[in-house]
Amino acid sequence: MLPLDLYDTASRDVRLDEGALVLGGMARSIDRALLDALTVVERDAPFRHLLTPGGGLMSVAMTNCGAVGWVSDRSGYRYDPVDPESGKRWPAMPAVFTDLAARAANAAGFREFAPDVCLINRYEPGARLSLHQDRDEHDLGHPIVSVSLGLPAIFLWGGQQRVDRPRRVPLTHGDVVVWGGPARMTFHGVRALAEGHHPLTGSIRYNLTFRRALPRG
DNA sequence: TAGTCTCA
DNA sequence: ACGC
Repeated sequence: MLPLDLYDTASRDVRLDEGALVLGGMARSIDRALLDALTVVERDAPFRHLLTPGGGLMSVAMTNCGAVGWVSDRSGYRYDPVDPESGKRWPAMPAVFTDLAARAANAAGFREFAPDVCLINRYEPGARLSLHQDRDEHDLGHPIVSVSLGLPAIFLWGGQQRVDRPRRVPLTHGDVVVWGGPARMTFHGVRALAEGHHPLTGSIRYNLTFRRALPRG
């Protein structure tokens, strides 16, 4: 793995807000390793469409790896150490995932980020995620690291209140977004994925979302 | 309010 | 807006 200081932030990084940064193309050099690891996770914990508390079916298909996994059903959102679909623990987080998340957080100024969950979202054309906050984690002091792979998407970067008009941020293969501190509770989402083809993923966009959900110890 | 549906 |  590359030393922290070898990552060249001069490329096309964008600061969205204080505590929120797009690291342009940071994951690109290890894209195949990430996708290979994803294939291994997917074998034990297949993608599935979750139900929201409101009763709607999410258009994005999800799976997890790590000590816990983010799940949603009619009773609400939660982090569960067990995959409800299989009754078994989620697959372990691949080292290439953990390393990238820590490097990205570091590059954005958040030291010693040790994620215990990676929520993996699979977008097919038309799939979207409406504006929401990540608020199910025990300690909101830890940042969020979000990695884009495959087809491009429009990321919606809102404000601290739902009514704040979101900015449209184009994200492409290999981009990494990190937010924390004052930006930790920012409303965000993803616009409906456009049709397209990517050499490594075909008609799919994957998003890896790293979080620390559980208290330390 | 991690959903859909309607109306200007 | 709606209603879960």
